Amino acid sequence: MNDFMNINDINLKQEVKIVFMGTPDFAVPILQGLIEHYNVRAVVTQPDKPVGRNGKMSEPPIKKIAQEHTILVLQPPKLREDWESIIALHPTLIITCAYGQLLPRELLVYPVYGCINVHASLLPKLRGGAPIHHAIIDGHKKTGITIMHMNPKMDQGDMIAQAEIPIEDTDTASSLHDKLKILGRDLLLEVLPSIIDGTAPRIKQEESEATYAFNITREDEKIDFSQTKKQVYNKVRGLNSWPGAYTRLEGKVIKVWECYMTDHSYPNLIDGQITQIYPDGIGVKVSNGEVVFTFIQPEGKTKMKAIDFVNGFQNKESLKGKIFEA
RNA sequence: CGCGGAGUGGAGCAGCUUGGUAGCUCGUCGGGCUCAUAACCCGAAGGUCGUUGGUUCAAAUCCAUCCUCCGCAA
Repeated sequence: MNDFMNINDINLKQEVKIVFMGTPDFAVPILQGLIEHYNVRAVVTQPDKPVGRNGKMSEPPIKKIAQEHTILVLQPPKLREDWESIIALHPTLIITCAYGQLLPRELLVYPVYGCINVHASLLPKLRGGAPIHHAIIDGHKKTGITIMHMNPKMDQGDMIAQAEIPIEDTDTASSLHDKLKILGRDLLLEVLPSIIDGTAPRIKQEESEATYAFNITREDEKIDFSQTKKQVYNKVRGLNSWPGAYTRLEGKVIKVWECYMTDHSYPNLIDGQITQIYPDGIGVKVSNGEVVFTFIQPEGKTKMKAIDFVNGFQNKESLKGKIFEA
């Protein structure tokens, strides 16, 4: 802290006026890391939204962090119309992470050090809003973080750096999310000096290899039992712990939070049909075998072990042969 | 006032319509059987039925109120 190099370094960082734009929990470590090492002039996040059954207003996690550090918070409903208030802060660097709105061209061209995005995939794979979920659902073996320059198109700007991590068979969207948000913070802090001093590379994305990971829809959450057991398993863990994969039993929504695959096969049963009740769950026939639901959530109920759900029935055997179908 | 479901021993449920001694499947504990077991048999503990008030001879059950949890929709 006392030698000249470090002091110069700190001064350089102080000159960089960062505006951070992000919204959900995923962006929190990144904002915290920036606050710790740089001069964050303001935070831009999505407006508070009514959430839940009572319409309580909820603040984005990022807003809470910013307020704890008494950093100015802006919440423009439409950035395309309100971008001038951000220009007025004269940022020299804009960093975004899961902000939720595309940046208008006026903002993209303003900061001298550019507009940098932290994206949770290995671009050009999985461009879009739900890269973590889709990485698991699509059965990828690895994923990672890409630090990139932004352009007017979603996740298509030139790349600066990437870091990858393996996706374990036991990973869920939640566990992967937690790993990636730390990785994202670390990689950003690592490359930021090179961005500021102009030595960072600009790597074009290979357009022909691009894939997309759009936001999860209700349809995406539905379990398709005509898929393979691996696909069903991936969907269940890829949507855990939010928003959850679901199916229906006799018209009632059942969310499936955890399941595992077996080596049994039931060529005579229908896809989605209950094969048998195991000591730890409910066996269900899928195209190429069987999965066992172990942790579920019936409509209107809290999450419970599948076996507890089974114990609620007067006649457990009557469950056998029933069919899950969305 | 967005729609809806639910609060009953440690867990998941039934009972509520047609008020009248708290039940089922599990778990736990003890014992038995077995080479053995997530199996089977016998037995036990454990609940002021979410809160408060009301109706009644009598309320888990009917009425009102409040609290809490959750699904859908946004």
